[in-house]
Amino acid sequence: MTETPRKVDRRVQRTRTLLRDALMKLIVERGYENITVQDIADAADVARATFYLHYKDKEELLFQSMEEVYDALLERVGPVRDDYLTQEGLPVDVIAFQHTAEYAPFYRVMLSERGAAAYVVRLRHYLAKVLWDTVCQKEPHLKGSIIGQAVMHHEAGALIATISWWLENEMPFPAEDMAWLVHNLSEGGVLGLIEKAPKLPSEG
Amino acid sequence: MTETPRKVDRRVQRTRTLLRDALMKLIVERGYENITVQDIADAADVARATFYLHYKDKEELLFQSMEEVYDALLERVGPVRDDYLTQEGLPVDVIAFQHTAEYAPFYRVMLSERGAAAYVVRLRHYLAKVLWDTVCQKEPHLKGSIIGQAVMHHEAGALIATISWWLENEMPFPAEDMAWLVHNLSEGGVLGLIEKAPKLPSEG
DNA sequence: CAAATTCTGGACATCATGTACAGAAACTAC
DNA sequence: GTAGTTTCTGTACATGATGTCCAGAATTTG
Repeated sequence: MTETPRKVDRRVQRTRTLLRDALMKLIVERGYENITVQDIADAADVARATFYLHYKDKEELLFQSMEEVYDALLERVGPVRDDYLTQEGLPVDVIAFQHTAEYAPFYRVMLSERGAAAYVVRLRHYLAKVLWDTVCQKEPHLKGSIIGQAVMHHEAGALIATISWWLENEMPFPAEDMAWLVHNLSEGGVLGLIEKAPKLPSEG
Repeated sequence: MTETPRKVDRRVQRTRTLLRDALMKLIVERGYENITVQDIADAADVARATFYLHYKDKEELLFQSMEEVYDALLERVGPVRDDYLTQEGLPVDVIAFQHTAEYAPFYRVMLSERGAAAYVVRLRHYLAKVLWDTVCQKEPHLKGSIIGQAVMHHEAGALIATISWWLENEMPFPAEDMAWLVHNLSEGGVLGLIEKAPKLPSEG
């Protein structure tokens, strides 16, 4: 994706990292909306003008950081096998909950009332796409299915909501149990549904 | 709840309605975040100072309006029967999608990147509670189940996400079909799950 | 070292917020 | 209708955030 020409000035790299870390820290401390660009610059120990040299606003900083984190995560997990397990034999749901636990303070805010609407929407779209790609890899004949897309968003929203509930309730169960729960609630999924009824009622 | 002493000055009622309508209109026009209190006052043809006489900020106005709308909806639908249908014999999912369709322009914004995080979170909690109350009414023995709560949030999140997808894709199917889809994806739900496995793996 | 790039810190115009207040307007009760 | 109360208005003000600009200092690259 970001084919950086390998020529990134060290100052630039440093500044961006400082700003990203500062944003993450501040989100946890005071919620996304209550952060100003000045706050971020201060926390990063950087001039406010420098911030605008790199990002249009804090939202752009958030989204770029978001992309970095998820690209790295996807990279680390590697391709998903045909049995829907990772290379290490872990269900993808478990990965999701483990990742959440790792950054719990961050997600606890971002998925709460103090988070950002755009973030959650993008997360859902991102998840839905990853899920869909995974399913279509194994069942290529589903590629064009519009209902399949709807089902993926259904699953993605369900997962995010369950994660939110988990965080809101001090994570009363381990990640593996939560993954098990979500997995069992989604049993069937697109495949089960399409097998059961390949068309919606109004489609005959 | 709001035991208004029936002594609401007509001016107050009028102002509040004007402000509420103005907010709704502006949300559709330019997204929630881009609205200022001045905008709302202007659109409502009311002095800005008057706004602050009634609400702390636009968020308070939004939430009060939200409560009004959903209380009215719940009132109109009436109690849910033991077969999970409304008094008119409609599945609750259908009500949800019909209501969405009625206020489509509003939800299209509020459930998008231009919406409000707090709104969606509250909506999920509201839905989860309504669902849980409905289930517990029929199956009182589930009352204390912590997993039951998780499942309700799972379902609520799934419903909201499916609605979001529906709106984002120009509502390609009628409300009834969408309700059918969601219903079939949730088959089993808490009941099915608890029957299948009353305890999480780690609980023995 | 020299040239190029980035960072700094201060300034500036603009705009939104929240509060205050005095007078005008509208409402309620009688 | 009038009196008394409450609400609305218009304006003003202090505060703080935004986005842009610039000249000089600092750092990096070759």
